Amino acid sequence: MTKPIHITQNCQPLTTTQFKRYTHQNRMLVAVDCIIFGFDGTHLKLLLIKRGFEPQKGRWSLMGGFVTAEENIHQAAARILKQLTGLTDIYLQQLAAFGDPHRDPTERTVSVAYFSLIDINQYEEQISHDYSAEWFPLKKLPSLIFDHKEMIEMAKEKLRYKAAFHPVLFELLPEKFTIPQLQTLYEDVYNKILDKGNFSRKILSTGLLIRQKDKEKNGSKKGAFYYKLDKRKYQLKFNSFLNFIPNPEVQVK
Amino acid sequence: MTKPIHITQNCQPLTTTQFKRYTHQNRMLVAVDCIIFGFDGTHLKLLLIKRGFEPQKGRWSLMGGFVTAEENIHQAAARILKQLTGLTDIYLQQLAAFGDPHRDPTERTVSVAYFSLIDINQYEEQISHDYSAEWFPLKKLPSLIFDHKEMIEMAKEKLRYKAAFHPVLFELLPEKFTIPQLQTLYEDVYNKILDKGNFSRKILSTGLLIRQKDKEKNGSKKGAFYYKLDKRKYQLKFNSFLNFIPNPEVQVK
DNA sequence: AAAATAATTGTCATAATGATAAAAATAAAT
DNA sequence: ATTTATTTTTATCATTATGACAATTATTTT
Repeated sequence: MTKPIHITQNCQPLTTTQFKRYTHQNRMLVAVDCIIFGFDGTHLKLLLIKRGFEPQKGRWSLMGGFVTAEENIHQAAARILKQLTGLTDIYLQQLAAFGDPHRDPTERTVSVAYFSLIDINQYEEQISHDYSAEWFPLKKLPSLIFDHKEMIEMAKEKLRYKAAFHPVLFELLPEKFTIPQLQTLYEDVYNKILDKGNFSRKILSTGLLIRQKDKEKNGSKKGAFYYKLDKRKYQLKFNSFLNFIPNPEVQVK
Repeated sequence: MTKPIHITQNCQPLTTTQFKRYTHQNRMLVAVDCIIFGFDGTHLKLLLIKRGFEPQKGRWSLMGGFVTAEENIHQAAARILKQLTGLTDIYLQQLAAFGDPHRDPTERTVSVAYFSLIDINQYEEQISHDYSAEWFPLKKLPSLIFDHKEMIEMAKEKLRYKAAFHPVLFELLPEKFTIPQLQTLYEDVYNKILDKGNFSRKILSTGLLIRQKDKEKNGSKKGAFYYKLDKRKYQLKFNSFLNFIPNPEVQVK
């Protein structure tokens, strides 16, 4: 075992006048990158931008930016997200900090990744056209800069995990939606075909859905009832949602 | 809606000779703080240190340190953890990045919190005495510096969540343990009394435990069989563990 | 030897789940 | 106008998981 290093060794703040800064320490940039999910009715998609500055100018990238002196990290993420989508008050959750010393070859930068779920239609109304942004299906992502691919993989994993225990996927749908539409979303997220009878029973048993009078008539002959989310119950039951994908891993004897 | 700001505005790297650094950006310290859980057979505990330098010298704090230029964040956390406990290869998971602009009044510091689970006995053997470290029961934590209380609350929450779906709590136990000991641990984590018959059935049904020949005889007259964890199955089934705490939240009508 | 204690195993009613089928609504085809 | 095809919605049933609780077992203490 190596001799323990005294934590005080490199940490003394300057003591000349006041405690101002820690000495002998390495300062670095802190950035945020946003993994923005949307659902077009058939497939999950990711909103990417074409990077407008060097290095790696012209390549595809997550939307990101640096954390400024006055804001906290979450605020930075919300700001960046609004810059691109024009949207506020959307689902936005910290994913993880990525800090490989050379992840950005320009300069040491720690990036805190956030993932967000937006209603793709809302976005179309609000979109800023300054970033040559484009939606990519998850299965057809372009080559990405730095460690953005890794961030996305982690975000997909996290979304699957989260959605198995919390009703987050509603964040991706418009205000009115049908049960078959919801099922398609779940099937795409988990890449798994679900039984419609059982899906319907399970989702209705949560009591989260309010049936509307009208039907969606494009998708089928019979037409499917529209539903709205009961916002109050959504809040209350967020942490006690059902297991939609029970034991997704292999069975071991 | 505010006019979108071009991301290029403040991000051009210097272009004089080579791309070297991003201009006009704010650099800051990046630290890690470790939330170290242990279990003494009765209660969950946290390992805290008495801060040895200003500011806030002498107050209780999580073990932490700055991320250096050469290492990534996880490596920094592992290094810090080893400094205090002497242990390597222990359960260590990133929790979240905390980045309030004034969380450390000395200087802007983003801290990435990690939580770790260690076998308290192993620790006793390896401990470094350089930090005046002490175990505190979760319910009797002292006042802590900065936002460390908040980090701990989040870590507790995360541990509960994680342990409901993954067999992580075994990381807190010694190699040989009994089912009643395991139950006590679960009861303390969830602050909830469990039925011993049902607990036993459920934990044995996972197939993760290997019964030993000998018994633990201090706790009771009958004595309880020792068990060991089946490491192979532990790895394989880590993601398909049971729900030990089904629907922990309130029911809403 | 009996009593006390805690571990372990067992029983049973209820709820949740997956597989499958039936019923209902409607557009398109005949 | 009636039948056919399609998709939604509801229903059935066997199997399993769960919680509540009871019985049995092993051991120490009285």
